Amino acid sequence: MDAIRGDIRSVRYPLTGEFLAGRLREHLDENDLDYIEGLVETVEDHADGTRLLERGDVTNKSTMLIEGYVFRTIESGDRRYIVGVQVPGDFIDLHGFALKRLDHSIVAAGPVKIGSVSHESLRTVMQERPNIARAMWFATLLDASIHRKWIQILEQLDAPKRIAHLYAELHKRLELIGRNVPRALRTPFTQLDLADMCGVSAIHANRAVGKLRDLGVAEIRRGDLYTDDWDRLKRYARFNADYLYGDGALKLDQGWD
Amino acid sequence: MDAIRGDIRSVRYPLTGEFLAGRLREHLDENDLDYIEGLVETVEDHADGTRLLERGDVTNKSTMLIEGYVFRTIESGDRRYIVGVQVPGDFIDLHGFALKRLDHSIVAAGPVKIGSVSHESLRTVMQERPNIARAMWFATLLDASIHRKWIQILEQLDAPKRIAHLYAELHKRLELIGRNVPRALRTPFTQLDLADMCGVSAIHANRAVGKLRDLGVAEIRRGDLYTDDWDRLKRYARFNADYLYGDGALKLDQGWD
DNA sequence: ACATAAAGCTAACATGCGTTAATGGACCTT
DNA sequence: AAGGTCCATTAACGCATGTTAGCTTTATGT
Repeated sequence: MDAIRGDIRSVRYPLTGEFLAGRLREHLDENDLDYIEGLVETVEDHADGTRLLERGDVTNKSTMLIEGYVFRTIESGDRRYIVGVQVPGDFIDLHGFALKRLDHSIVAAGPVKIGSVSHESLRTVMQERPNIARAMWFATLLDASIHRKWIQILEQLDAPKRIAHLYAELHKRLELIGRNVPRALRTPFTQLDLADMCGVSAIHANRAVGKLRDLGVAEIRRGDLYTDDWDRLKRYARFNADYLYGDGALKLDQGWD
Repeated sequence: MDAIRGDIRSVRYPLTGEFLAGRLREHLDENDLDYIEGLVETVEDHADGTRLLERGDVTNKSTMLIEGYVFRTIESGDRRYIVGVQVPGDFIDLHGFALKRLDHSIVAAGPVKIGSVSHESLRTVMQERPNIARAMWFATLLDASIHRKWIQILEQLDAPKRIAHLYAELHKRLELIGRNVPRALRTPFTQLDLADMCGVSAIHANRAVGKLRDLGVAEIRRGDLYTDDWDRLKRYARFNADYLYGDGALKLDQGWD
C-alpha cells in the first residue's frame, strides 16, 4: 500500500483541497473558512489500515479528514467493533481537545489524507473566534446525533437494512459536503468492515449483501454500491435524513454572535 | 400517577437539591456551582411517562434532570427505541441550545424533578464563564462517548449481557455523582423498557432477566436489581468504566483558562 | 503468465431472538 | 373484598444470525 490515489476534484485551497471545512462549511463564511485553513499545520497521506490514533492516547493536536474514510473502532476480546465512520471534512478527534484521552481508536479505511491542527491553535480559536468555536461544538453534537441514529438502527433493523442504511447515510453526508453521488457510491469497505459496522458476522454480512442484490435494491461489489434508485434504497432502509441536520441546523437566530 | 415521591437526601441547595451540578461537579469549583445554581429559573415535578420534549421541538431553554430517570427515545413505525438514559445531574437537552431542533424525544421514566435554564442565560455563560462553557461542552462529549459504548454493546453482547451492562453503567454513573448503591439499584424500568433499551422484544427481555437470575448474576424485580457481587456482574457484562471518564477526564492542564 | 493472498461465496447445523397465545401475579380503584 | 389493569412469565414454533468448513473469485506481486 502506498499513498492516496483518489482524485481531488476542483481544488480550492492549495494545501488541503476544497473539503476541509466539511460539515462546518454551511455555518461559516469565507473569512472563517480561510482562518481554519490557516490553522492546518501538516498534511499527511496514510495507507489503508493505518492506525491513526489509539484508544487511551493523549493528544496535543486534532485531526481533520481531508480525503478518504476512517473508522472509529473499539477492540474487545479478539474482535473489532466499528462505532462510527467519518467522511472528508470531518474532524475525527475534536473530542481529544476537550477530553484527556481518547475512548476509541481511529483507523484508516482505505488510503486517507489528513490535516492536523494543534490544540494550542484551537485554544486561540476558542477565545478569539466564538462563531468558529460554536461551529466546532456543533460538529461534535452532530456526531452524537449520528451515534443515536446508529443505536436506533441496531435496535430496529435486520442486517440487510442496516447495510442499506449505512450507504444511504454516506450518500447524504457526501451530498452535504458537495459531493453528489449519482449511481455508484465507491468505498474501500470489505464485507468484514460492513459486518463490524452492523454487529453481525462476516458470513451474515455476505448473506445480507446477497439479499440486497436479490431484492434489486442495490448491488454491492468490493465496497462499491450501485443502484439506479436511491429513493427505493432509502425507503427500504427507512432512512430519514433529519438527524444529519443538513438544512442549517445550527441556531443562528438568537444573538449568538 | 401524581407528583414525585422519591426522597432527596441531604439537600444542599434550597432550590434544586444537591445534585444539580451532576457530572459537571468534578470540573468546577464552588463558585461556579453556585453560579449554575443561580441560572435555574423553574423547578417542576412530572409524573411517570410524561413527554418532556418532543423530537422536532425548537426550544428556548435547556433542562437539567434533578431527580429520577429519563429516556431519550425515537419513535418509528409503532415501536419506541430508547437511545439513551440520563441520571440526576445530567443536562438532558443541552444540544437544544446549539442545534435548531431536537432529533429525539425525552420521556420521564418514573416520576422526575427537572430544572430549567433559559438559553439567554446560557449565552451569557458562554461569554463570561469560559470554564463553565467548557464543562458544558465536556458534558455533551461524555454523552457521545456513552452513545459509542451503547453501539458497541449492541454489536457485541447478547440480551442478558446488555441488561447487565446497563445496570453496571447506571451503578457507576450514580457513584460518580455521589450516590453509592450498595446492594440494590432501584429503577422504575419495566421489562418493556429494558427491551426497548436493548433492542429486543419484551418476551426476550423476560428470558434475559430469567437467565441473569438462573446464573446467579443478579435478581431483577420490577426494575430493581439486587446482587451481592457487583464485580461479578460487571465482569459478566464486560463492563469497563473508562468511557465514563470518572477520573477527571477533562483536559485542565494546558492553559484552558 | 503464474503464484499467492485476500476477499467473496455457499452449505449445514446450532443458537439467539421474534411472534403468538395463554396464564399468573402485583398493584390500583371502587 | 372484588374487579381491573398493567406487568411478568411460560410454551411452541419460525426466522435471523452465529459457527465451522470448504470452495471460488479477484487483486496483487514477481
